[in-house]
Parts: sequence; structure tokens; C-alpha cells
Amino acid sequence: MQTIPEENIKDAAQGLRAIAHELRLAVLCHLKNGPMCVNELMEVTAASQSNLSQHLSKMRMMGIIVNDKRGQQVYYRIANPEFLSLVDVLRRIYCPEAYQGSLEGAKG
Amino acid sequence: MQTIPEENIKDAAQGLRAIAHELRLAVLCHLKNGPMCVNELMEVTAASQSNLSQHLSKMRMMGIIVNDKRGQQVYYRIANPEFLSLVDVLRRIYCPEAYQGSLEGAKG
DNA sequence: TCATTGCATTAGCAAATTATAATATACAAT
DNA sequence: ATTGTATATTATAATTTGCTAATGCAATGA
Repeated sequence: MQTIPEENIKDAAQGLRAIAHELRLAVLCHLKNGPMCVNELMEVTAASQSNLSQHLSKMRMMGIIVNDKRGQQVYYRIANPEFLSLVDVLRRIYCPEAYQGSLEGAKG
Repeated sequence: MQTIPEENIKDAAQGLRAIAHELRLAVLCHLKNGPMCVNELMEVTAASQSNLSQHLSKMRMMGIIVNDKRGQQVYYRIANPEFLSLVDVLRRIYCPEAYQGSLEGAKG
């Protein structure tokens, strides 16, 4: 398994910071099945409009998500599927309760 | 690919914050081949003693690394190998220059 | 044209983060 | 006992982050 060369550490750390927040991580998770507009994200995250908008803005500037306008709404989606791999690793680390093994775990 | 349930989002975000810093991410990368003491980490990261110590302390409190004293020195190592998977995903996202494909890339 | 809806932006403040400098502690050697 | 080495802790100041409230602006509909 390789490492991150020194010249890329800064970018990688910045990218991490763009996700290292409860609300932003939640947004990332909610977007895993496809684009959602701000209104929908407001509902599922229970965040205020302004607050959510600011976090979306940050995530967009940091390259985590991209958006496209459809009529009056703005739809956001994940910019790079690798961010879902990242979420998956987090799940393996921080969700010990969740079912994580292969199906043969049902054996016995 | 699964998501992180709401009840674990807070922990996961906290864990991310514990790595979302240039110096801390660099430390994590340097530890990938085994334990290192503070002096060694000071050399490779070029950080000041106090600064490094504080960051190590934070990473330890957040469960990223663990330490054990050997004589006068304190050796740190990665607490959970999954953190290396996390680094690997970061590398795939933020190191486009690095050689990332399989060996068959040499074909042709 | 006027009101409404969906979202972004700005301002302001509280809280968290980070770096430096100084001091403390533990161990080792003389 | 004293000195030196390795690391931790504390204090502090500067910067960044995050939330709320207020305002702006584009698209829609009456």
C-alpha cells in the first residue's frame, strides 16, 4: 500500500477538511444514490437553508461535489466516486454495529 | 456500497478531523511501515517538538494512533490498519501523477 | 407587474484550531 | 546530586470555522 507524496499532502488534507464536518459528511452520504436538490437535502439533514447552502458552497469549492441548475432548483452530486470509497472506509472504522462481514457470517 | 448511519456520523466526522491536517496526515503516512518515536517523526516532518507533540496527542485521543514507551522514547503506531485504506483512497483522489494502474498498463 | 419560491451571499459574533514560547516531567548518564 | 535528552503540558495570540439573521437574486406563477 502506497503513501501520499509530500507534494500532495496539502491538497489531501484540504480535501479531508472539506468532509470533516457532521453536516458535510451527512450530505455526502445522502448523495450516494444520485443528485439531490437543496430543498431535499434540507429535509433529510434538518439543517437551516443558509447553513446548508454555505456548507454546500464549501464542498463545491473544494471539489467534493458539483451542481447543475434545473429550472428553479440546484441539484448537487458527488464529483468523484472515490469519495464513496472514503465513506465506506469510515463506515468500516466507525460503525462496528453495522453488518459488515460476508454472507457466510450467517453460518452455524 | 453502504452509508454511515446517522448515529455514527458524529464519530466519523470527528475521526476525519483528527486526520484533516497537513502535519497529522503526514504523520499517519510516515507511520505506515511501523512505529516511530517522536524524534524520528520530528526529523521527517520538520515540525517543532511542541507542535508535533500536540498533534500526536490529539491523534492519540481521537484513536488514530497508540503509543508505548521504550526507555526514554515514546513510539507511536497506527491504531487501526483501516486508516491506511483511508490514506490509499486519498492517494487515488489527490495524486493523479502517481502510478496507480495495474501492471498491464505497460502493455502496447 | 407583483408575490412567491429556491437558493446564494453577506455581516457579525462565538467557538474551535493552530503555532510559538515557556515550563514541566521522566529517564539516563556522570 | 547534576546534567542532558526525550517528550508532554500550559499559556497565549492569531487565524479559521461555524452558526444565525438579514438581504439579494433568479425563476416561476398569478
